[in-house]
Order: sequence, then structure tokens, then C-alpha cells
Amino acid sequence: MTEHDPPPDYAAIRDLFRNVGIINQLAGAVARRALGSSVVGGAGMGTSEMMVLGRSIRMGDGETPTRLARLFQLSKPSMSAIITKLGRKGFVELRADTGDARSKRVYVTETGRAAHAAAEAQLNTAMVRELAGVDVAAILSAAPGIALLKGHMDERRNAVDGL
Amino acid sequence: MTEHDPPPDYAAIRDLFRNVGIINQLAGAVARRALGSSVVGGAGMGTSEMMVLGRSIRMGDGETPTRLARLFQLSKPSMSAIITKLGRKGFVELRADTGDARSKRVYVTETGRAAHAAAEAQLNTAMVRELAGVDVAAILSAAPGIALLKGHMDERRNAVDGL
DNA sequence: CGCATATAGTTAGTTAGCGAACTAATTTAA
DNA sequence: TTAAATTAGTTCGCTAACTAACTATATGCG
Repeated sequence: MTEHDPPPDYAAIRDLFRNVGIINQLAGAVARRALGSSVVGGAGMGTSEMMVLGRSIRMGDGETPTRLARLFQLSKPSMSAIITKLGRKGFVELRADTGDARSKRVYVTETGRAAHAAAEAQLNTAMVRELAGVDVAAILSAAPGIALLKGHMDERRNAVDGL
Repeated sequence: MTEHDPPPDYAAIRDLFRNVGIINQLAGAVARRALGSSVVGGAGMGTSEMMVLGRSIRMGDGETPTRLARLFQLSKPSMSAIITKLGRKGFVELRADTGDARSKRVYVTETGRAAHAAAEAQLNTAMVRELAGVDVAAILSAAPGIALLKGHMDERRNAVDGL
């Protein structure tokens, strides 16, 4: 905290943030198009739904909506909406938490797992197509700095909000 | 284009995109808070308005809304809305294009320049506060890779949409 | 010329996110 | 032990983006 800040390079930092914003937007568009339709359960899947499904499959399901909201830095109402959509498609199931009647637990159904696998294949295909002809290693060289920045902002935000 | 793609590291790339998304979201929240109120003309300014104003001041005004939309990779209606807001605050002025009656030109007013300067100062302050205690150089090491990725996706999108 | 096509900007309607405020359940502490 | 404070999830209303479709002007070609 208490540091002798050297004059920060505003322009370079602003550029970085702006490029991050543009990448995010373009990547979102690509992902949306890839997921837009034709996923197993019919009707397609939003990128946020995909993220939640993926995390629940890879890291284990049974999380509460609030915990998922924090994990993805989304507000509780947003996560609530995402889970509702996943539920309507039959991709997740909400069960009551035995022992805390306020809480719910999110479980991925078999249908959900299949839909996620199909969607992930489409995403990977789109990603390969999107990155065709680019120096992937050069791009991945940005990963440590980006991870650092993300970690720092995460912490700060959590500090401000009191987790 | 025609390349023997080595097996791409899906997980690392997905991680990068996800971190980019989270940074974007958190940075947006910080910027929104910084610009939220108390800018010259009263009532605050959105981050997109700020971007348009900044570009028009730094690189020269008199662009058409459509060209600005393309520059920022926003849809025409979105840019239209941004310009309308800037106009209502008196930060920009729209003049007819002599020679093409369909077209308009966006000029930044003196008020707009003052508002932009004030807002930029607030943004820089917020940025310094946000990045306090972090290794800025390490973060900026991500800039080249990010710029490369952004450039690549820009090109691809323009190729797809036919500019 | 005059019609087909393309471009500039706007309008209408949708969507995904947010914050504020609410209800219900739990925990803390007087 | 009961009142106050906290936590989980939802509802409401807002904002800023999007796409699709429209109007008006420009351009290109038969």
C-alpha cells in the first residue's frame, strides 16, 4: 500500500485496458455465435451459462448460487438468472441444502453434461478457427501479466466489498 | 492462413480469455464509479462516452458516427446513442456533411474538452489507486501479447464483416 | 434517364448485466 | 431467550449493448 509510486505510464496502461475491452467484446461475439444455437437440449446456451456449467463439471457441483456468483464476480441476481435458465433447459437441478434452509445447491444433470460437452467442442472449434494463423505462443506470453492483474483486481474488489 | 496448427493449449487460452473478461468487468466497474458523477457539465459520463470524446480530441474530430462505430467495434445504434448523450450534455456538436446529406460529422465543443480533461484526471486517479501496490511493469509485460491478439481479432472481424 | 443496390443514421425490441430493496432463515449477543 | 444483525436468494427497475428493420440519400449500370 504505502509505496513510492514511480510515475505510472498512463497511456500504456490505458491502452492495455482498452485492448482488453476490445478483445473481450470480440471474443464474446465469437463465443456467442458458436453457442448461439444447435446445442443438445435445443435453443443454444449463453456464454455465462457455459461458464457455470463448465466450472460445476470440472471442479465439482453442489455449490450454492452465491458462491458461484462470487467465483465469477457476478452479482447474485445475475447468477440467479443464469441458474434459472440452466434449470429451465434441464441442465442443472437445484436441491435444498439440508441444514441451511436458506441455501440451495446446484447440481449438473446428465443432460447438462452432454450439452456442455457438445458446446465445448463447438467453442474449441471456433477458437481454433479464430486463432488460425496467429502466433499462439506470443499471445500466451501475456498470460502471466494478465493473471497477475486479474488477481490483484480480484483481491481489491473483495477487499472493498468485504468479500 | 494455411498452417499446420500444433495442438493448441485450449485450457491456457480459455484461462486467458476468462481473465480478460474478469479484468474488463472489474475495470469497467472502477471506471464507472470514477466517472459516475461530478464531471463538469454535471451528471457524470459513461465510459463509452469518454472513449469517443478522448479519441475525437486526441486524433481529431469531425468523424462520422458510422466511422466511430467501426473504430470502437460498436454497432451503429450504440454509437448513435452515445453521441446523442454527448450532444445532450453539450460535449459534442453534430453538423451536416456538406456534400453527403446522409452523413453527419461529430465535433467536440469547448465544454466537451473541459469535461474530458476533468474526467480523465479522475480516471487517472482511480487507476493509480486501483494499481497501488502492484508490479506495474509485470502487468505491462502483457501488453505486447494482448496488442497482438487484439490486432488479430480486429482483422478477422473486419474480414468477416467486409470492413 | 431510371431502377437496383449500397450506405448513413434512426427506431423498435431484446438481452445480460447491475444495484436497491425485499423475505426468509440463521447467527450473535445483551 | 429474545432482539439485532447477517446471509441466501429473489424481484424490480435501470442501463448499455445488440440485431433487425426502416427511411432517406447516393451511386452504378442497363
